[in-house]
Amino acid sequence: MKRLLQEGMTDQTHRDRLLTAMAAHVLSHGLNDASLRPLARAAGTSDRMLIYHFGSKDQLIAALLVHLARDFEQLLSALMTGERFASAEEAVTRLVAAQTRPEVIDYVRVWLEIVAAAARGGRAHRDTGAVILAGLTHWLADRLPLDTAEPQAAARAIMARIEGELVLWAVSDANRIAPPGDDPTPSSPS
Amino acid sequence: MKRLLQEGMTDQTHRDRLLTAMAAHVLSHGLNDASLRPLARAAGTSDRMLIYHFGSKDQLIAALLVHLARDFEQLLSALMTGERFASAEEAVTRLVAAQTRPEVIDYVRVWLEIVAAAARGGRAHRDTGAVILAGLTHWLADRLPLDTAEPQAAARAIMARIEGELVLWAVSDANRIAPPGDDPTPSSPS
DNA sequence: GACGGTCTGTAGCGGTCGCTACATTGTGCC
DNA sequence: GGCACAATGTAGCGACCGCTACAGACCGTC
Repeated sequence: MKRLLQEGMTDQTHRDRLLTAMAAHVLSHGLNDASLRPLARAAGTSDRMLIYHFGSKDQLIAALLVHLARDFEQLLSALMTGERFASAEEAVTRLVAAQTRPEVIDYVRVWLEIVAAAARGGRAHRDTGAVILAGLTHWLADRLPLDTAEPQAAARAIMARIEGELVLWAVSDANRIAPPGDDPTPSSPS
Repeated sequence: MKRLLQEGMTDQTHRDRLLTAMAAHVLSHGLNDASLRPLARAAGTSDRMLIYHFGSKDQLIAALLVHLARDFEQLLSALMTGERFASAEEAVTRLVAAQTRPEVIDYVRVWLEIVAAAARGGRAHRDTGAVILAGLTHWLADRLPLDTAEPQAAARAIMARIEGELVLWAVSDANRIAPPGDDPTPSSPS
């Protein structure tokens, strides 16, 4: 198969296949230990080739964040079928419920990692986070009751409540799906 | 200088001094690259001694989280002087304002890292996060208007809104240092 | 002065990190 | 066929990781 290469565009298909495999790895293992060699193993290639395809680890992570963001939005909007919400309360309840479903929860975990990195100043993370948040807010504004005054502002407020519920979920209901290796109780500090 | 050792208590003071120095380092550099050697450098000792005093890195981090939690609560409650809030709205506004102050913001950054780690399943992080959150919620419940029905539930809801606002802050306003001209409050672009 | 604890410095272990050098293979084009 | 170049494998770099071995310094007790 032949390929027209121009101006740094290497191989869209192969690149996407790599990204999909790496995204799966990140979803189950987290962003923090997303090092080149494990990612390469997950994608069936070598760290050498990842650098070849993406230029550097930073660029790889940036591409990975974009990929994850798209998947997350598609997954979430596929879960929320098309009617309007009856109220802000309903939007909060249903969106939190959707995001704590097993097939979405890993994206939320990564999302929280992105948030933390964004707060710490990571440019790529903040950019991706802003895009995701803006997309969700816009999507939500379009589904608020028709009589909503200032739907954008209302949607932003609802998003804040949702994100807050996710934070609370993270530190309290740490119900994990089935991670094989949990800590076998290291000795407790004083 | 000599030191009286009693009751198996090795050296509370020295330990605390180390923790304070390391906490400062974590506050400015983040939890993710809190490796032994940089922490030791920040505390004026060696990685060898950190392991000696804390047993392992995990136990060190756990102790560090407790230390940071205490500092955070003290700092925050010192900022919010003692009257009751007039309304939930005021509580949200004032607590978000307090937590985005320069002297508190680093704690929020670390807090978001703790949240992300807790969501990923980190035991120590989840425990510390739960303690911090419970403490804040209780503190807040005691300052809600006297006619509040179910102050604990109300406080929880307010905490969710606050945490949500912090998440939104992280991906939008955090650390705007100098990127090319964009306005700091993009409430509704387009 | 010898002993047995607490504390500390030096050196190093095996391993992983992001990344690179170099050589080789495959492929399209003339 | 012969060339240019993308794609890939192997090997390795220097730095850092958590942690340990070992030897000593310090100190109260006898």
